[in-house]
Amino acid sequence: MAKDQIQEACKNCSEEINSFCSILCEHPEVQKSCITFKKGQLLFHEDTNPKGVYCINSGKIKIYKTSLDAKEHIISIVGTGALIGFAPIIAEGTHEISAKALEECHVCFISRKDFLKVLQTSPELKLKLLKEACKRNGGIIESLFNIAVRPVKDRLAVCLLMLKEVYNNSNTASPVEINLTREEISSIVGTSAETVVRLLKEMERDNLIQITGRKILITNEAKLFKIGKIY
Amino acid sequence: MAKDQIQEACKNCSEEINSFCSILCEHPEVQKSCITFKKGQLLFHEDTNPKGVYCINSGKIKIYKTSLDAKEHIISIVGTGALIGFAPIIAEGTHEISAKALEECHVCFISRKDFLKVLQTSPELKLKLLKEACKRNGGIIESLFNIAVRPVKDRLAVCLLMLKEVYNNSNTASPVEINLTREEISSIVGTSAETVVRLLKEMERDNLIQITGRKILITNEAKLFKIGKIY
DNA sequence: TCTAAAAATTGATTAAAATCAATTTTTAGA
DNA sequence: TCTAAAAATTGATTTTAATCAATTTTTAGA
Repeated sequence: MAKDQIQEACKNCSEEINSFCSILCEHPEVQKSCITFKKGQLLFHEDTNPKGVYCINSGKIKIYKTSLDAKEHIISIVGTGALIGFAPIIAEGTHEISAKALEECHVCFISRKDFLKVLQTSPELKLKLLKEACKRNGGIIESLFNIAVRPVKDRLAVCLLMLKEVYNNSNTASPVEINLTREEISSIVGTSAETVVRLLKEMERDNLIQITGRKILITNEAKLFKIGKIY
Repeated sequence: MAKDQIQEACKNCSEEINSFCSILCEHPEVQKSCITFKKGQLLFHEDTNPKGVYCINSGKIKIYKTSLDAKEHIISIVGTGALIGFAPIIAEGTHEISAKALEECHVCFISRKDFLKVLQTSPELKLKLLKEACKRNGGIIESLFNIAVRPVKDRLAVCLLMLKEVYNNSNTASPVEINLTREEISSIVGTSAETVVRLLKEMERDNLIQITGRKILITNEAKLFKIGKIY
């Protein structure tokens, strides 16, 4: 970890009681580091040994996997409150996925050693992680199923709704605009950027969304739900 | 649970120490049931409330998901030693997946209530489940990635190798023959049965496998590994 | 504000794999 | 063993979506 990335302290990272961050950071034996990742910076790369866990305090991070021929698939996009990097520590393996900042991110880093110390002593953390892991499992299975049996358009609808949720938790009342590149959206959906462009245009024609440059605004959520067959 | 499914007791279900089954079944407060599922019988169906967990003592079970239009995707095939059904109990939701016996299966059923009782009191179980959940996560992410970015033939190679592993743990020294229908294989790979037939034939021509009726015998594992790009 | 670079868009073409429609083979029970 | 039903196989056709190749627009910095 480069020295200049480490900050004095993150002010309100433990505000939310019972969050991953507060459980970990408020533990007497934990020596955390507050790190700022700039847009495009890598938190960790797949197939490497896990150095520790990361609590996301602000910003969005993409969780993805790449193939040797540089094809990328985005598994999820996570934001404030998420804890990432723990699975390979617990499973005693290497990182299954890579994590990269999509925008400037403030993160608490807790070393593997400290994390395991808390894990041993805290039934609360164990249970919370177990619940988190089980929920994630369900989510990934859903994605796997969708990509295996459903057409691109349905998956794009699901993707847009997911993105709306992810970018929603800001406290502004303004409508959520999706501002990822077509390439990134295609890596979530599992298709090509050109196909995303064509389908988005079709959706705009059907008044499901509104496109302004790169930005996408959802205007008919109900219909998107129907296409995505989300109940 | 139909009465006639419940057996006297399963003799050696807790033989393997520290297995899920022994941790759960040997707990003083647990009242387990030993159940035999016939080939084709359902253990539980997606979207239903979880009644309890199932330790597989013998036989193979397919874990899958279906769409409204009856398209099926097999997530995994599990056998002896596996514990299934716990995720929705912990995540406090409904079953994300369905589970069906591929052959006659002997299973210990532990009710949700009993399972939660053990979970509260056993840090050992909590940690073991957490590890299991994290490992599964990695596996599903791998599948998701493969289906998102890799061609059918590569995925079929991965599938055959997976099946070899799954059907391997019998104690016989005889070579492992894969004996699923083409339809089932296609539901694992995420393709059509016809495509599976054509690719299997191609693999036979290239001396990777040997086909006898429905049965597939792997004859060149190394080459399959190469196609599947498994390290 | 200006500008090079990145991204989006569009149309044409190709490729991969699905679907359809028989036909043959295999399998699981009776 | 025999036999109906299920599954596998095969070839032809279609569909979906990828890829390719420009061109236009937008964006992120200088």
